[in-house]
Amino acid sequence: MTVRTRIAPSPTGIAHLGTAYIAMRNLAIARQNGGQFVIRIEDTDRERYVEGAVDIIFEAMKWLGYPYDEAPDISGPYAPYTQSERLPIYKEYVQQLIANKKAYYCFCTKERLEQVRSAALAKKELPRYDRHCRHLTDEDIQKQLDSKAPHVIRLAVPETGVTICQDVVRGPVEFQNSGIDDQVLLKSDGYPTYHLGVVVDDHLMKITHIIRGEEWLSSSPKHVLIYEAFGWELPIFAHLPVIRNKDHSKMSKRKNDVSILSHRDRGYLPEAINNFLALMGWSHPEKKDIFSLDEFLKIFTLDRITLTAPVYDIEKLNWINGSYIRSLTDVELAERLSAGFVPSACSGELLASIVPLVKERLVTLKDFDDLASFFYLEPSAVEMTADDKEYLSVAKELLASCAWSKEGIEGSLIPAVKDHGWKNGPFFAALRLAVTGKKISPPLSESMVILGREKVLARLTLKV
RNA sequence: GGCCCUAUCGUCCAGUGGUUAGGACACUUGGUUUUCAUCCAAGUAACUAGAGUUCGAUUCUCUAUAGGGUCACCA
Repeated sequence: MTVRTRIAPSPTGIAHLGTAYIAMRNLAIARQNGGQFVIRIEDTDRERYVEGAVDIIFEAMKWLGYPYDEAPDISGPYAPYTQSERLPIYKEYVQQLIANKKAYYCFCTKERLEQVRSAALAKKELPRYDRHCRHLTDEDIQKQLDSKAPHVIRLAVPETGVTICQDVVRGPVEFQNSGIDDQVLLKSDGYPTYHLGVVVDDHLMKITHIIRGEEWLSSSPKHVLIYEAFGWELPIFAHLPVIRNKDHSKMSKRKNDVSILSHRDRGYLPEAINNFLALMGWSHPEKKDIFSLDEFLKIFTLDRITLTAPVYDIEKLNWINGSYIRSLTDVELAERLSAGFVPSACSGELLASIVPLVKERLVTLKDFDDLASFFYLEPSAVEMTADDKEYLSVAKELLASCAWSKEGIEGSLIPAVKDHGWKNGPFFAALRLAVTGKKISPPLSESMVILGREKVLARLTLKV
């Protein structure tokens, strides 16, 4: 049997880092087995639907370099891959369940449901549906249907017994059926709930491995029950630990930047994001810290998964990102920077000459402008002390005539500093401040060489 | 609160029925460096608690505790 995995994101506005974390693991399992990796859009909640959100998901997947085999934008043998386009399918299958008494019509109003709920809460019982409509007579049902009464369809959960979810990373997880609610399968608007949609589609799309976040573990018995109600073979389940905020709650946009694309915009490399995500809840068998997505896809295994939920640590991501930036060639780095991180005032030629000076100083691509702006913008005025001015006038004179190279500049300035009985520290600090407008800068001599004699002297003249 | 999951340095991960419990990030210190950064070296820092099994438990079992997830006509 061909291994098929999937991710099933909802178009709610952002492509989530958690989706990438799950996606790369699904991709790996599919690839290793010569199977397919599918993206299915679960857009059955019309109230939360956000225009354009689907494209953002594809854009994020492409930026991260996850090749998918079937999806709404490229179609495939089990199309459509968007749930809102599959409504007749769910209706058809849910009828099958009704015919077999595995599901039933429920005509309860929202108001009645709310009453049942608050009554249960008041008695400190768990709020759940009281199964009021479960034993309606066929006659009653027909009458309600004839009068076009709004209704949902619910799963008839067995009242006794145990449902076991076989999870490959956790082992069997048992749930008492008596604790499971009669879940709504089909909403009154005709859309399926997640539970129906996910099971029907995973079955129809021949998904063999359901690798998803731990937040689904509690609802997995419902899914198992639905599979059993249909008489379908169960897929393999793997519930992975969710990534958390620093305060250990489930990672959320309230407390973290969870958007994949905003990481791109903040100057993170896809390689770094992938490497960082790979290290969440999993470790390289050879204990490597830095490795490519390609390598990950080849060697990822479910048995090395850690069950403890990891914390998103920006410091670690920063280190990984810097490490990838440093591993790029100068030409590659210039290309990456050109994708929106270099102001128009900086020409391609200038960029090429600056890159070697800033490469080992960049944590993110976005740091470039901060570090290099003095190359293409005049630094703002800074206060100079009397000592500084004395240093600068000497420097100016020497720089006017020395050979214009790192060696020429240093060979001229350093002996002069010594001759005056000065120290290198304060002398170069003043020069740096005058030339770059900053106390901290890329290597000064090289920077001046790039800047050109004319500009350097002009900046010194202003200060003296 | 019910149900479910989890428990090794601050963080991410190794690891074992007998180890000086290992690495990385971060942090501290030192070296290189005209600044910063890089690079190099060193250092601080952890097996949640109790009981049981065992000659011996961080490791296996149970309980407690803690953290998390989930309890919708949201996914």
